[in-house]
Parts: sequence; structure tokens; C-alpha cells
Amino acid sequence: MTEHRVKVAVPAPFFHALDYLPGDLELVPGMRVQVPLGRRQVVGVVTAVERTIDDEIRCRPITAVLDNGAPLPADLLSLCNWAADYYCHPLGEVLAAALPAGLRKLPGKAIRRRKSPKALRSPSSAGEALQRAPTPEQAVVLDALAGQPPGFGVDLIEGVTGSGKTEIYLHRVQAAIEAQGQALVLTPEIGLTPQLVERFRQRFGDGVAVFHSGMTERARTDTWQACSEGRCPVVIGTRSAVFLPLPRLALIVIDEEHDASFKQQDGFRYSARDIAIVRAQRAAVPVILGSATPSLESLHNVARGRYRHHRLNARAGAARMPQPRLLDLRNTKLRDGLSAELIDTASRHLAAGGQVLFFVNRRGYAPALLCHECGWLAPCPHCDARLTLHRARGRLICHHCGSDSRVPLRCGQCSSTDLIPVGQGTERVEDALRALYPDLRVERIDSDRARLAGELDRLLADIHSRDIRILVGTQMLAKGHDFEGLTLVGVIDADQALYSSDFRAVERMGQLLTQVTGRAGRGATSGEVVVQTHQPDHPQLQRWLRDGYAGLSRELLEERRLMGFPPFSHLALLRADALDADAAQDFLQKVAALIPGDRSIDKLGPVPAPMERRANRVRAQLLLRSQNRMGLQRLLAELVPQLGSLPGARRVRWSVDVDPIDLY
DNA sequence: AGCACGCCGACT
DNA sequence: GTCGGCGTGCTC
Repeated sequence: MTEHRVKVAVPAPFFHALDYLPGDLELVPGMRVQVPLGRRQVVGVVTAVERTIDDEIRCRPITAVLDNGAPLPADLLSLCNWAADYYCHPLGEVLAAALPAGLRKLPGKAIRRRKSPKALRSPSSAGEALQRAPTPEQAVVLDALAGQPPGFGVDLIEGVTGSGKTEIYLHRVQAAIEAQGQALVLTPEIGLTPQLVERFRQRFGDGVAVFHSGMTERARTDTWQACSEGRCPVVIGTRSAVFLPLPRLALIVIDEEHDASFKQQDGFRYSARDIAIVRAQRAAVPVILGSATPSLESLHNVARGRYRHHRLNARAGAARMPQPRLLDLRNTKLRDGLSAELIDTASRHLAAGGQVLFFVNRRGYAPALLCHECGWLAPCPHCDARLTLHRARGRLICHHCGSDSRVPLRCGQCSSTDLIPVGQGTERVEDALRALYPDLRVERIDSDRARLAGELDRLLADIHSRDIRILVGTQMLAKGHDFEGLTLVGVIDADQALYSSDFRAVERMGQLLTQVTGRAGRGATSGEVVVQTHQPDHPQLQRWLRDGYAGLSRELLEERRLMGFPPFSHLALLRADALDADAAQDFLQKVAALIPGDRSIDKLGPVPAPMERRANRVRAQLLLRSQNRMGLQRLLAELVPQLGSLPGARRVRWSVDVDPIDLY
């Protein structure tokens, strides 16, 4: 007997959609439905409607259809399906990540009514007045972009900080809008870089929607709805915006494409940049990638002829990119991490009226507290890590698990009271600079400081008004901010990355150093950048100094090729952790045993994670590497759905990370 | 994931 | 004698 069956993806870790009976409901793929699952009711998405004679599995009826309006568009459903396969993640959970919370929950008593669409300020009237004439260099890039054949293609714009990448985006977005299309602009963090949204608002007025995790659930759902109805010509969003429904999608811009925050680091571990490129390919629309420091992946795609490449070298106005110099710390006297020469340089800039930024990539006062008598280092009770001293708060805090305790008066081992902070964080450098320059306003900007709403905005305003003369900040400050009066950037310690075992550490160091270098000399005065180091002869640091990020990245690509690491191979990282000592590694050992001894896939591990114990869980990992992406994906597609039923799987937490960026 | 069932320790 | 710990099994 022939019957209709409906495949429904539910928010649970199943690798296949479940079957339900439609009854007399009219269903099409993409509709949200309420279905019974065990003894609860959940929201699922219809993925297919089939005629079937397979009666073997039990089948319950669909409770209700939840969409009064349009179903999830077919292109998005299909994109989510692709992503679920590529990242080996259950489709129902992928859809849950793609839909705003308001569409994932069962409706309450009140039926949500759609707001009537706002009248949009006409883009052209708002825009024309503020249109800047492109520089000759920008004009070359714009001509090249305008001359591309229609359809999919990726253009990477490698432009130094301040060279006007945003202006290029604005022109291409304008062209997309004029052709009645919608443009999607992805950015790493909206809260930290309000300038990008500002520039778009100046040009396109209320046509610009934003979408990010800081918005209320309600606002996100409304924006989702507006996008799906084609009411947003431009939407600027973070990672999850890659899943917004855009019926007239005409262009995708990915700003700061190298930025790690495009990769989700838990649950469904997707790369918004990579999904965006797949989406553009499927929708046959162009992609613009922009960065001062492109990822090695994108540069490799340029080298292979997959992406087109454009450069913007000139900075706007009179500003020149500073030539950084290294400051050899060996055998110099340091005061809270600051050398006398750096202090002299800073004093000179301050006396001349400039602003100075000290870049310290660590929060807190000091990354460790040491007993001077016996060598004890205050450890985190839950992790294989040292506690960070937050002196102003009088706390020792673990930056890995959040463990928080009072600063002890005595050594935990020998009871000595001679405890000294070692190393320096932002708070310590801030204190030192306050003592050195009591008459100047010194402020620290890091995530501890900017946690309060509006605090970051206030600080940024006081920087622009030159009220703040000296800034101490983490990489939070390295991104996107324009500080006209900033003439000196001092990097306190460039060496951390040079000691790291992570294969991407030097790439990230180069990106960070280049980004902070771009902070100096944005105004008329040429800037100065000083990098303190104990490794002044390190070849990669030297390479960066001589040939900039472009030279360093060429060298790093060559190194990756020789080592067989991405982008010259593909990685998937299986992680596991557990409360008992060996459970995670034993589990991954069983996983490894399931993988055929195929020459095309390297099994690296299982091994203990670089930080073996974290938040009281013992962690292990198994890295898979292959030259052949399809081969790796086929293996994972076969392997991953079995892992949950492996003996011991319930005793461990495990995850799969396709294209991992951090190997810890 | 969420929720049941089920079989062993300390309490009104 | 019960309340409740989390091990394991299942959800169309």
C-alpha cells in the first residue's frame, strides 16, 4: 500500500531526518512543523515529502504546521544540507543554528504579528551627497570588479589598513542594489567596529539592516523576516548572518576574511566565510573578500587561479604605512615589561602631542604568580594552567575555566609570603604607565574593561577627542579602529607566537602585528611602530619586517607546502574529553581503529590535548589529514554517524571539527 | 539533546 | 521503608 511520508529534521543529534505522517496537511520542503518526539513536542523542518511503501519504521503524525507565511527557501535548505554533510553535523542542529530563536520555538499563546514594513529612506538620495570620489588606485580595482563577467567569482582585495576597502564595498553594493539585488556583508564583530555599519548607513540609510548575537531574539527574528521578504537591500552581519534568507541575493562581501571569528568554535563548527563562498557559487553571485592580511587559504586560492587578486597599497590622504622596527630586549632592563628605549620613544611622541598605544595580548595583571622562595606557581585547581593575577580585583582567575579565588597571602607549597607576579598583562602595563605619566590620561581597553554596555563607546569617544593620551589594549584594539592622533604603537612582547606549537601561530602573529601597525599614523603625522622582542634574529620576524605580511605569507605558504599542512592538505580534528583519566583517549583509540589503514588519510594520534586537563576534564584528540578533501569527507560521512553508538561514547563528550583553526 | 527507566546509597 | 544519584537506551 502506498502512503505519504514526510521527512522532518528535528533538533536532536540524529544524522537522518525522521519520518512522519502528513495526514491531510499540505506540506512542502522548508516548512516548519510541530512534531512529537518521544514525549515532547518539537519544532522541525520538512526536508522532503515522499511516497513510500516502507512500513518498517513506526511513524507518528505531524501535530501542526507552524508557518503561516513562507517556508524556509529551497536554496537555504539545500545550503544547510550541504553544510550538515560537509561539517558532519546533524541537519536538525544545523537548521537550529540557521534559524533565529524566534522561529525555533513553539509559539506561545500570543500570535506574533509582523510589523508593517518601515518606509525606506531612498538609498540614492541618502547616498549621492556622501559619495566620495575614488582614488586612482581604487578606480583601477573598481573598474576591474565592474568588468568581471556576471555570476560567481571571488575577488580578494588585499588592502593595507586605511587604503579604502570599504569604499570598494560601498560601490559594489550600490551596483547590486541598483540592479534590484540584495547584498550580504559579513564582518567578524559588529559591536567592536561600528564604523563599518556607520559608513553603510551614511550611504544607504535605512536600507541597511544589521544582524548579530547582541540583538534581542525578537529583533533578530524581525530582521530575518524582513530579509526573507526582500525588504532589506543591504544586511551587515556576523557569522550567523550567512544563513539569512535573501531572495534577491546579488553580492556577498566578507570583510576581514582572515578573521578567526568567522569560524564557530563549538557545537556546529562551521566557517561562515567558507559557507558564504559555497552559497555565492550556488546562487551564481560574486564574492568580495577583503583583508589587510589575507588568510593563507585565500592567498593559495589566488595562486591557483581560483580567486582574482587586487591590491590597494596607498593610504588615504597624507598617511603613510609606518616601517616597524624591532627593539632587542636581550640584556636590557625591563620595568613591568617596558624597556627604557620604548619609554623614551613614547615620551617623545607624547611631548609632541601624539597619542600612544601599547599592545599587550594578555588580560589581567600578570599571567602567573610565583613563590620566590620555592618556585611554586599558583595553579588552576581544575586545569593544567597557571592562574592569572587580576590585582585590582584581588583575584586569581583561570582564563580557561573561569575559576576565581582570592589572591593567597602565602605560597601553597612552602607558606612563604614572598609571592611575585611574573610576566605582564594589560593591567600591569596600565599601572606602570600611570606611574610614569601621572599627568596624562591612561586607559586600558580589553574585554574585562569593555564588558559594560556603552563603556567601550565612551572610551572610544575619549580617544577621538584626544582626552585619552595613552592606551593599553589587547587585540580588541587592533581591529578596525581609526585613531587619527595615534603616532606610536608599542608591541610589548612579540615572542609568544614564536614559541607556540600551533602551526598557525606565526600566521596569526603576522596578521596581528600588521593590523596593529596599521593603527599608527592614520592622520597627517607619520607613525612609528616599535616591537619589543627577545628573538630579534628570528627569521620569520625578520621576514615580516623586511617584506611585510605579503612576504611572510609567501614564506609560510612554502613552509605549509613542505609540511603538508593546510592549505596543501585538509584536516579534521576529533576531540574528546571525559572525567576519568583515560576515557577520552580510549574512545579515540576505538575511533582510530575504525579508520582503514588507507595511505590517503593520515591518522595523527590519538594524543593528549596540548592542555590535557581543562575544567576537570581530561582531553584527547585525533587529527585526520588528507590531500584529498572528497576522500576525507567520504570517510567522515561513514565514520561520524557511528561514533555515538561506540562503547564508551556515553562516558565522553566528543566532537568533530572539519577545517579546524585551533589545534588544542 | 532531552527524557525515561533502572538499579544502588543515605535520610525523613 | 523512600528520595535521588547518573549509566544506558530511545526518540520517526
